[in-house]
Amino acid sequence: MGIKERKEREKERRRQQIMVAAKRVFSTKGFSKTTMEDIAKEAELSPGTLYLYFKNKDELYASLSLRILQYLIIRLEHVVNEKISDPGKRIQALKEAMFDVYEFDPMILINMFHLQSSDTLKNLTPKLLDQIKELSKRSLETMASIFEDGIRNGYFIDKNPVAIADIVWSMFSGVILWETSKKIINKQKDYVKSTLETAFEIFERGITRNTA
Amino acid sequence: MGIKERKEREKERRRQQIMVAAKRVFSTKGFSKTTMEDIAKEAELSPGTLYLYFKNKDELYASLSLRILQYLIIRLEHVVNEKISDPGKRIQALKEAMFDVYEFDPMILINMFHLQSSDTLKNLTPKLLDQIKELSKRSLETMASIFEDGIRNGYFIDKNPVAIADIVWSMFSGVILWETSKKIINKQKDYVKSTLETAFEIFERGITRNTA
Amino acid sequence: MGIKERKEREKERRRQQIMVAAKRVFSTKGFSKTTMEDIAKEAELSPGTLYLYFKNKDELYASLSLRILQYLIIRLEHVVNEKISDPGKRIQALKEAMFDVYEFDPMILINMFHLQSSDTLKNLTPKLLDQIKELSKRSLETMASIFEDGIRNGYFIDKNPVAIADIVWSMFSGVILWETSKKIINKQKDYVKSTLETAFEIFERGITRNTA
Amino acid sequence: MGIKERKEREKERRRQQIMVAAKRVFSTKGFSKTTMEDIAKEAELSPGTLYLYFKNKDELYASLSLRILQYLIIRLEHVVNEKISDPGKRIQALKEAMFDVYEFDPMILINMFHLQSSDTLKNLTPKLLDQIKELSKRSLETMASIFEDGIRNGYFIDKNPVAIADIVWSMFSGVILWETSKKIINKQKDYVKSTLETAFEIFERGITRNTA
DNA sequence: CATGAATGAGAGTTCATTCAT
DNA sequence: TATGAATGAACTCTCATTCAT
Repeated sequence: MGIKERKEREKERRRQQIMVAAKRVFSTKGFSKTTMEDIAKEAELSPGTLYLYFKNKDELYASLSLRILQYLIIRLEHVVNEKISDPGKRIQALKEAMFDVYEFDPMILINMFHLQSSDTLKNLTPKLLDQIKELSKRSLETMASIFEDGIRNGYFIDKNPVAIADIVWSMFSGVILWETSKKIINKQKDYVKSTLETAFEIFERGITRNTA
Repeated sequence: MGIKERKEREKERRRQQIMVAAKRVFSTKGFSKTTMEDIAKEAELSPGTLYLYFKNKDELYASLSLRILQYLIIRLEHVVNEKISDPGKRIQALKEAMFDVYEFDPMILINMFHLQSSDTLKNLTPKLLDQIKELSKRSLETMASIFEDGIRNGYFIDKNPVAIADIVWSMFSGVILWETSKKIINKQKDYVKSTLETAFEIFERGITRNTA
Repeated sequence: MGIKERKEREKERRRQQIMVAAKRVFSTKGFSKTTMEDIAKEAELSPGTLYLYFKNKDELYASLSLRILQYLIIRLEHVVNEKISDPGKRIQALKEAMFDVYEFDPMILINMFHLQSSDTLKNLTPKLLDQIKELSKRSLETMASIFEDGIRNGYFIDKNPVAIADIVWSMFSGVILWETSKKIINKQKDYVKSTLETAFEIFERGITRNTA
Repeated sequence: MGIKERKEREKERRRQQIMVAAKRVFSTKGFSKTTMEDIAKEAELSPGTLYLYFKNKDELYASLSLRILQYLIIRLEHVVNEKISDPGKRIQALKEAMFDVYEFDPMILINMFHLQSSDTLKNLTPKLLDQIKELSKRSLETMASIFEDGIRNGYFIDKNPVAIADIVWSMFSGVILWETSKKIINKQKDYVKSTLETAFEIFERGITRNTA
């Protein structure tokens, strides 16, 4: 019993070690230019070993998204559980949570956005794909629950809360991708934070009922 | 002379022929899994011929974006030139223009969004990169000019019009990427149109001054 | 009659035009890195036209050797015909002739040396190969005749004159290849001339009988 | 440890195995017509494996030269160390050493001569290029030291010993290239040995002071 | 005779993945 | 479990050559 558990824990630790290494390399070189050997070197393991823990490169790549999605959920649930009564403040808290997620690991988050609607998705183990779907769903539902409250209170306009959550998520990913893109192309300053700020402000005004 | 012009036209037609083929294949197989030979076969040409018209795979890929950006600009400038006085109606027109662009060629638009902030950008001919930058800039500026008017009239809230344009663009790309992603993952219905609809509605509310 | 001749002449002029262009490009980029298109551009012709005058790239390349061999023969025969009686002076004249040939076009001469014993030779038209053989033979024989005289006079040691000619030729090509090589590798000064000078001096001493 | 050493040895053996195969194929087909796949097949390995041991085709090719240069140095140093007092006999020993090197592997030696002053040199790893330069330098210096002795003793004429060494090397390579060339073109007998014999004889006479 | 667009075979090289140790 | 050498399919891209005009 104890032995089995320890093995389990060690296996999990090894997985983490590889993911940390992968994250570093993917962040530096981008997905397609990263080789399994790069990752193996970074993890101080041999290429073959990676395959003991991950089915293939895509799977390893996608696994990274899981972690950030998990972190997102934690932060979102925290916002929900804080039980802030003022819906405006809740939106603020939501914004902060999302920005934290971005700052937690910008590259991985961007990679995850790229993962969306790319061929990579089709090569994943059903199991992994399910996990991603499940986590995405929970994130969106958690977000939606915030809006649901506000709608029920008559504070927000009456729209499908899931649709609103989709829009927030879209806006969030859109701003990050676009601002990062501009930063790279034009070698300009990083406007992610300020643009997100404005975007959320407009969004909040947009869903808040006019209290005559 | 007639001869020169005809050659010119034929050359352009060939380019188009290749781009059409490329579009089809990229859409089906995704960028990284598409080989130049695939495209050549689709275009009923030999692989070598592609290189007479496009420097390399990346360049061919990116060229597809140019066309849609050009179409976007045409539509946006049309909105500006229509001289609609009601800012709310202008936002509606903007929304319709963007949705038209999406419908013009969804896959290519999505590919273009993917192009943003990917390594591919770094491999392009400076010339092509400049073209893309230039077209992007013009699109955004055109959009911004719409908001500028509304702000000057006191109809929209006082935010940097370029930042607002960035947000609209982000929202647009974010919604399309995310809804497409959901569609693929969950094999569900296509909500792009309805989500864009709601997003624009919220956005409009968000930037419109409360007229007490 | 006149027409035919003019055509002939024009054809020959075109050949020369191509060879001049080819020489320039081969000299700059080296044989394997030179493309037929490079040469066509330099000659202000289209690639296809080159094939009207030369069977293929190898053939064009080898043709260049013909010209320099012809020039060599002219110079050598001149030395023979000058009827210098002093064999020592004839060796000096020989040396000068060869150095002139080197200076006439170093790159082409070097390329010709490379041509020797390489695969290129095997791809040539029998006709061209015969021409090269013939010219080489004549060069060597001309050289040999110089030594023959000296041997007959008892001025030179009694060795097969053809063998001596082979040695002079080998020494000549060896020095040029090796000094050029050193120049490239070590980016050092050009010692071709001074080394040839010394080599000929030693050679002359070596074949001259000790006149007790 | 034993294991590490064995691995080391096996790795070296693999390198040798590849070089032997490469030598065979290069000799048969010539450098440019030899493909990496040819070599891989000859070595009974896969193409990819070659790249584990050699950076690229040029590098593999050039590596072959290293071995023969090393052999040359060994033979030359042996001549120097024999401490033969008679300079004439030393020249004989030198000649024999060089002829041995030729016989050790004629094709590779010829390839090495071709390598000199060809574009291939420019594509090599700096490291490999340095090795070649270093070995060449040592060979020439060792040769030069033989002449230096003779000059100091007043036995040889007073010329820069390094220049003399260059001339010997040039003569050696020149004779081999030229005789091989003649052999191929005219399908005649192999005169390398006898021509080298005569060349050295003339050379010896040429640098030896007349002892009145 | 001249063109130059098109060809298409084939090259060198990479790298995710496997498997004997 | 971990290794890392070996694999070999697959890739992009080049270029000598052809041929319809």
